[in-house]
Amino acid sequence: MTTIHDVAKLAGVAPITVSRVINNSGYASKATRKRVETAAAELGYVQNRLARSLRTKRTNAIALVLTDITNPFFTTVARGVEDAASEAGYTVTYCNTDENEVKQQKNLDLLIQQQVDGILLVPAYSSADAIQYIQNHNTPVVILDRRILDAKADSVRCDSEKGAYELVRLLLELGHRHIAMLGGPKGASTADDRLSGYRRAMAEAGLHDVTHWVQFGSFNQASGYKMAMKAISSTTPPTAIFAANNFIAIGAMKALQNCGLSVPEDVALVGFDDLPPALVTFPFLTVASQPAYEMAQKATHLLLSRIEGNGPDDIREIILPTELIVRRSSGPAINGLNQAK
Amino acid sequence: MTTIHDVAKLAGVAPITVSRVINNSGYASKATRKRVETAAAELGYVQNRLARSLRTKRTNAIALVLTDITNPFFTTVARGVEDAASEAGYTVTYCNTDENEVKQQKNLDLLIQQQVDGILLVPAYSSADAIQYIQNHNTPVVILDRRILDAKADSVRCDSEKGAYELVRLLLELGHRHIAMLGGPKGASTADDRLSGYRRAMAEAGLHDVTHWVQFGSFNQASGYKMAMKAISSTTPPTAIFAANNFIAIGAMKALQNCGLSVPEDVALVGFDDLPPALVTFPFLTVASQPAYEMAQKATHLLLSRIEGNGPDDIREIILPTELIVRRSSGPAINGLNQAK
DNA sequence: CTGTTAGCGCGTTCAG
DNA sequence: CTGAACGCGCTAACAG
Repeated sequence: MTTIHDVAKLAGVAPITVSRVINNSGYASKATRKRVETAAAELGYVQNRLARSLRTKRTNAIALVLTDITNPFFTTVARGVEDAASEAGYTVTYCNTDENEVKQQKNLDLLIQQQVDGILLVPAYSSADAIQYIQNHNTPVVILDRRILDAKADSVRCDSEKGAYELVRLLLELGHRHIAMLGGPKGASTADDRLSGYRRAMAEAGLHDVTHWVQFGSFNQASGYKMAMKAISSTTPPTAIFAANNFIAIGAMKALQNCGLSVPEDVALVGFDDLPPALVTFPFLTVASQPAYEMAQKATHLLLSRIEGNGPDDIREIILPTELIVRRSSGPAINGLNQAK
Repeated sequence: MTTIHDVAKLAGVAPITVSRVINNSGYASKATRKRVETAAAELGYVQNRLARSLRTKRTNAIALVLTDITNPFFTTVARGVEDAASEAGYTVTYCNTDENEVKQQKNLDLLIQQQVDGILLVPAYSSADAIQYIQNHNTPVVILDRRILDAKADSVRCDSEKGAYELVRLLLELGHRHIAMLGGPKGASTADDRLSGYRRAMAEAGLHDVTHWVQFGSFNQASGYKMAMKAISSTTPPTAIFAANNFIAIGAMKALQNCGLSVPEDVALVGFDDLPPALVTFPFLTVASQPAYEMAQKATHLLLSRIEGNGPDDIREIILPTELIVRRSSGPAINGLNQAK
């Protein structure tokens, strides 16, 4: 490995001068600059950022801690983060938590040891502990996608409550009253908020007791399948289903198909999260779409501003609107006949 | 920031003793070990891996350089890499190259500066330069997904040629003779190999001149759409289409739909790469599926073995088979009438 | 515009 | 089993 000393010797200058040329910091005459550059090129010198970071206390690396990169929503988030970060000269390290508290803590430890300049966290659970922990180590953190009460940190997310409200409103306006909610894990704020939105819309329609219609599960297809099966095999099956995320919706679609029910003819279906257009041949699901890429970029910018110390004193909370995209799966208005009871 | 010095002072030992306890290296009596551990816990000490890495010349970080994390194939790869890496105590940094040579080089530079212990590279172009460059800096590298001639590095990929061959064979056996190939970018080995497989199958069927049927494009939906449009609007349109990857296939589906053609009734369609089951409601496309997760894990293990210095002397090349999954899009055998000419 | 000195936090080396 | 000295490669602070 060649160091600035080697370059310095070859160029006939002091190491610090090499450092200044490389980093474009401080003055350097055209002549010495030239000499240093040639020497560096000749030796194939590359800076050791470990040493640099140790000295400057900056790594120019941020971390993205999310639940599962396999979900296209988070893939888009990852892409948004990387684009914004790399434009600003930062690299991105990412880790999956699988909604698992222990895994999240393990990852956070590692990241702090690595001295990342900042962390974008999609919290696996709703307590402020993890945020506190990160901040105790003087690392800026931005909460992404989910809500954490009492956390003194910037956050960026979508308005899950309103998105859910709009979806359920749509179903109500189409004449549905028996609307099942296939929910996410209790405790994940996105799951909670979507349930709240559902409840608000239902209550406004005079449907106050929805316990029969609500289920909790996980944000994956298997869970969606299971919950849908349970819903449609109940004594009063739903005429419409609201799935709390994309995977749950897909699982529900499969369950309905397996039971010989068609969407939207037999059961209407709406869901949270759109799939990227590149992945879908014939968009079919009515959804509340979240601007994942934009969200990620905004969050990254917030984080970077904290890192560079030019953020405001108070906490920023950015809540982006979801977009209601009506497609075939929600179906047309239904007549009274469909509404058993 | 608390350092081993602080811990040492509190525990009444020398810094080096703290180091030994933390890393479980060298001897330490039960008593001092205990004292050090309590002191560390009390101060909330976390190791500074920057300093450690500078000293040990190991970062326990590997990098995954791929073309686009947005493609579910690569998402699965990313997940495979991270699972394998984190199990072995390594973190993963990733970057997208967007099939762009300049971007790739920029990323590689950064990674080498960061002293990553190894690099998993999905090469954006087919020359061995990048590999050479990485190796010149004494960094182990494993070539992932694509083929590079003359590269002296381990590699893991799927058998694109054979996968393509099987898909086209299937179409031929169903009676198709007019089979269009919607290809990837010239130079990407996966694109080249899939074309070779197509050619081989066609030649075996006595179809030696296929220039009319072959197009080159990009691995994205827009390109698939464009190529499909061109193919079906030609004077002798195809009765079947082979798409060189998942995005191209989806683009082709859209084009066919827009032209009022149905799959497989009017045109049969097969493609490379399956979509993860979690993303698809009703699997429809006949595909050659690549074991992305397994591939990623194997590649990571190869890389780690190089890093830890217990790999064999000679280069390893792992070529995994693709799986032919026949679904509806390839259609039934066609009768002579469909085969114009 | 350039150089000297010192030290970031840690682990290797060698000595007890 | 424990410690002292040193240096990994770099840059901040100060001097000239």
